[in-house]
Amino acid sequence: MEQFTGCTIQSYTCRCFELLTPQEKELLENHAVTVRYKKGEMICKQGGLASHMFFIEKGMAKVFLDDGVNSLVLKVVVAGNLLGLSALNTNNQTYQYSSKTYIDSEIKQIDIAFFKKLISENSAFSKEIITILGANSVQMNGRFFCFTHKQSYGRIADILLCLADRIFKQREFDLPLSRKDLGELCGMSQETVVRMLKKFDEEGIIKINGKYFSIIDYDRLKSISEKG
Amino acid sequence: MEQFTGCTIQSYTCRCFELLTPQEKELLENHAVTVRYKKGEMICKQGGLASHMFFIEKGMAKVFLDDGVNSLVLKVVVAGNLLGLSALNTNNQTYQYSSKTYIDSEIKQIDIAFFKKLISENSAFSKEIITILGANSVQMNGRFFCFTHKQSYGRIADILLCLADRIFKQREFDLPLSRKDLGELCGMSQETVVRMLKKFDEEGIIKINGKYFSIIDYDRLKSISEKG
DNA sequence: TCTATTTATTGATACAGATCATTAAATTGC
DNA sequence: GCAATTTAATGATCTGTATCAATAAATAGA
Repeated sequence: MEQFTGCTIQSYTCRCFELLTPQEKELLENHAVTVRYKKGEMICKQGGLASHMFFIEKGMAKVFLDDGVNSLVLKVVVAGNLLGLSALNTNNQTYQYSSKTYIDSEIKQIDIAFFKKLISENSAFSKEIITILGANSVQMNGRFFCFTHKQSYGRIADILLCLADRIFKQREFDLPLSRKDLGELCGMSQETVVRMLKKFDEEGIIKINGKYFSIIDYDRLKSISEKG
Repeated sequence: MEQFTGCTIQSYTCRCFELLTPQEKELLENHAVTVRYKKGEMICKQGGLASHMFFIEKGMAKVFLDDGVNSLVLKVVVAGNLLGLSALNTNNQTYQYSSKTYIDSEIKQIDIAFFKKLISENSAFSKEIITILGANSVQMNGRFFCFTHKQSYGRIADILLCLADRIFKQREFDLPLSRKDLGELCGMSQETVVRMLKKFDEEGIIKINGKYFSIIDYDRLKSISEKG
């Protein structure tokens, strides 16, 4: 039976701009600017007017919802991905979520009207956008499933695997997130994060030194992730 | 500050077929059949080959994930809505979720290759699909937020309001779902559903008689939904 | 370099809601 | 119309994880 993971990292590297004609590519440059963001800066704000699509060129950001009391990280977006697609909804001129950089990043801001024009005029491009939206919703659904049916150690295992496999692409990494960030990412309190990590460390599944993580027993972690 | 609801009912009535040319509409009829489903029948199965898009003409269905142990209802789809859009992902030829009817339904099955052709050839149509996908993801995100940050009574209140406002369009209705179905819909055990409903009944917020529900104090329910 | 502030860790406590067990009520099938 | 089965209701118990509280460690600022 199918397994779901709470992995939040956009697995799909967007190749939509390759599908543009040379003219369109040129026009794109006239309707876009690349902006440098410092760690922790807001990229877009839930409820704010949606003026741009974003394309992450370098860096890493979180996309999250916030009702003033609680926060839910929907996904993590890394280089090579678009951000803000759900604002393409023609009925809705505002961003439906907020986004903040986790680390210093370079992000291309693309005028949303121009982006919509590309969609209208280039069917390969719009098809690609549909594919991305579909893949994204599948991923979000998996994450939703994990959050509602896995316990905290399963979700932490998910995230650790996800970080190792998809972001750092190695089993040791220096994580630029606080325990609080990790908690939000896994949908639990920071205290629970600390306790779970400690337990994994004590059992020899991982080795932690501050923000330096080493995955020792990958298979065990995988099994914890799967069994929830 | 923005509020999120766990409402799962597709609020967006799909008008994508209105955007087709007369020829396309005719072709559509050659690539689609309308099928009658009985209550509880499977419309599509997670992991199965995605051969069709579905359009609900009459009835009501749930879209859900299942890993063999647990089940998560992602959304409820009613007449006027498309089902299966995330299978448009070109990399993925399989359904990423299952769907079952809640009541007897009539559903149009549209050949997926033809559907993709429409997307390629009619930009107004593909734009509409993008809008629907975006709106859907916004709705799913709201539901995700509620499931992770609201307590059970808040989620039950959400669903009751959602049923009254969006499905039955009145404050008294005969609900064709079991307590177990309701539990899956709200992400809690059936026992908890029963207890919460009883409490709402005792407090005079709603009146229950078997499967017949009356919302007495709408505002109170709204406030419970908002405060979580 | 030293202080101030933020972040991480650990412990104690509380509670929402799952699970298990049982009985009651409602459907279904013959 | 009656037995068989499913669904609903209620109670008792148990547990995962949040929350609160208090240090400890690390980082940043002057």
